[in-house]
Amino acid sequence: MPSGEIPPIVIQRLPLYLRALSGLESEGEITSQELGRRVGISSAQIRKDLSYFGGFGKQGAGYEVGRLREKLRQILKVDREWEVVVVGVGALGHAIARYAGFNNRGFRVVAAFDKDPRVIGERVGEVVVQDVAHMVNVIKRLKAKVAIVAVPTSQAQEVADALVRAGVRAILNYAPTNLNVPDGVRVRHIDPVAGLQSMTYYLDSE
Amino acid sequence: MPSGEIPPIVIQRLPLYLRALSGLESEGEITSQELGRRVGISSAQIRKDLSYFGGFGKQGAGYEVGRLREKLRQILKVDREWEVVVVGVGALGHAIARYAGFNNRGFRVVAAFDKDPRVIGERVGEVVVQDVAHMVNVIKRLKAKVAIVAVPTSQAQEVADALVRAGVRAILNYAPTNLNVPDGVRVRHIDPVAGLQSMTYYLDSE
DNA sequence: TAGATTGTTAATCGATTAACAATC
DNA sequence: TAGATTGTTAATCGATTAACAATC
Repeated sequence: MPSGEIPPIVIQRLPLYLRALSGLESEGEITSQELGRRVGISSAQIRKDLSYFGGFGKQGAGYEVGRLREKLRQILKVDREWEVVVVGVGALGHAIARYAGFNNRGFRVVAAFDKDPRVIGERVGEVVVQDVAHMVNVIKRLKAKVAIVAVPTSQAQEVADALVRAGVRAILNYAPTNLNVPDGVRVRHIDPVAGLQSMTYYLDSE
Repeated sequence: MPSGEIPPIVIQRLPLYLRALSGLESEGEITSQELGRRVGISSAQIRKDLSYFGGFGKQGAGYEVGRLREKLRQILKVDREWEVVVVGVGALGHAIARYAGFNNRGFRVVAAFDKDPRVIGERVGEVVVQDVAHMVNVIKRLKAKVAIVAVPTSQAQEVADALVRAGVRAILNYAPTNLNVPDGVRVRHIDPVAGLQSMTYYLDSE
């Protein structure tokens, strides 16, 4: 299985393929055309993307659903469970920590941190909120590599710095701001308002 | 001001520029290089993106922060307040309906819908949750063009169909599934797990 | 004027699509 | 075998970057 030379944009599409396959029966086959229709991507694109990892289709038939799903899980390394920590347990952090959608997709929330004494000690989902002052040590002990940031914008960068110091290598950032991190650490941004703003551009002005 | 022929990827970057400018004093100037540093994009890219809409920089000096911010708000049509409806008021929908981050960025939640009788009637943020059975009529009356979908995957497509019938033209979808909509309707997806999965690819196995 | 940065063109780079031989 | 779809190459398309004349 290759790595490194795969275009990042291909890697970002694989979760969409996996997501579409997860809603299907494991038995039977699916063609690149049908999968493309389901994810809104051309069949040529899908065949090309998958071919980076070797051929797991059958000419004339398509791809075995169960087999392709397992392959994608292996490639994305979600054939295991990654321990995730959540930083910031306001309304949004609450929803994240309790979000059932992580299960079965490779992730489990194992710790949550906040600095507000009114939240510390509270049980949220499977975990009890801890003082952010202990965050770096706790994460080091857990050896968690994945974190979700849901603190106010003003604190996002310092939280990110602390996470990096603690050994975190993948950050999902809900704060509407860019984060500077060293090489080897990855960041993805979730900004619903940016998504909305890129759509209003196309709307008629009333 | 042109439109139509602007690459969609340019439109998707404008909110990031606007976001970065919003954290700055209105007075004074910013160079494409400094703005690029803040959003993590090359200065050439920023100058090229902005030039699609005419030159609002000053050679030798940079861009006036306040002026550029206003221009971007006009281009993205967020120099007004769009009325947004939220469909699905579970844990996630709750957080969305109460999210303060919409204010000042062009959006205001004006209605929320759910089918669960235990949630209908409950006050969330500024609104009272209504029965989804009334959704299409209420949206038509409000003339809302923007909606946020936070229902379970199994109901996402039928909710989207109803939103389109009600006249909604921009959908922000939190359900981890693709949505099929007719031309003229736009969809953006928020899938935190897909974001996480595209990062674990790069992590060492254990 | 001298210095600096924009706006824009041309060159480069990368991603998508089309097409078809290979093959199940 | 006949029919269908993959895997892959080449062509096309689009996006980013480099470079510099224009100009504040």
